[in-house]
Amino acid sequence: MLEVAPELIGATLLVDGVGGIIVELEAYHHSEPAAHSYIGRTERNAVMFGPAGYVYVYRSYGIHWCLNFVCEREGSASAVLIRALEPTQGLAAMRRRRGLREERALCSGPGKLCEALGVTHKHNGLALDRPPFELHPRQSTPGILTGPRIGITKAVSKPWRYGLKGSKYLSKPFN
DNA sequence: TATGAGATCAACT
DNA sequence: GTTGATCTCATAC
Repeated sequence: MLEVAPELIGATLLVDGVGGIIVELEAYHHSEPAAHSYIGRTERNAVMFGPAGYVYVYRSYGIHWCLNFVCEREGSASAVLIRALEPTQGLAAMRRRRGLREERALCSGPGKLCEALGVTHKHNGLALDRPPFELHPRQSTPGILTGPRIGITKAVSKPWRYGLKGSKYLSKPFN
C-alpha cells in the first residue's frame, strides 16, 4: 500500500466526467490506530476489507463526505484518502455544486472534493474502473512530497501524506 | 493572518 | 452519550 499510494499522485480521477488530477492523498493501514479499519471489520468500513480498486465513502463530522480508494495488500484492510485534486474536467459542474469560488478552492480538501465531484454514500462500495468512476494512470513521474497526516488525533507522526510537488491545489502546503 | 465556534450525523462505547 | 481522516464564517489581533 505504501508502494501504491505515491503511484496515484498525478493520476486523473473522474466521476461522471467531472474531476481532475490527484495532487494529495494519505495512506491508512489497519495496523495503526488512525485508520477506521483498525478496530476490525464493521458495517461502515466493510468495503476496506474487500478487494482493491473499490471506493470507500464515509461521513465526516456529520457534514462532509470523504473519498477513499481501497488498496488491498496481503489481505489486510488498507486505503488511501483522496485529499485534494487539481480540477481539470467539468469545472462548471464543480462550481455549480460548490457555489461560486476560486478554482483552487474547489477540491483542496476531502470534504470539498466530494462535494465538487458529487460523491456521496451512494458511491460507497463501487468499483473504480466502472462508471461513474474513471481512473487514468499518470503519464510521467512527478515530484512527490511526503509529510505527517492532517486532521487526525492518533498516529499523527507517521509520514503517510503524499502530495504533488509545487501544486497550488493542496489542502495545506508541505514543509 | 490567526484562532475559535458551529454545523450535523453515523457509528461506536 | 461521545466522537470524528472537515469546512466555513465570524471575530480578534
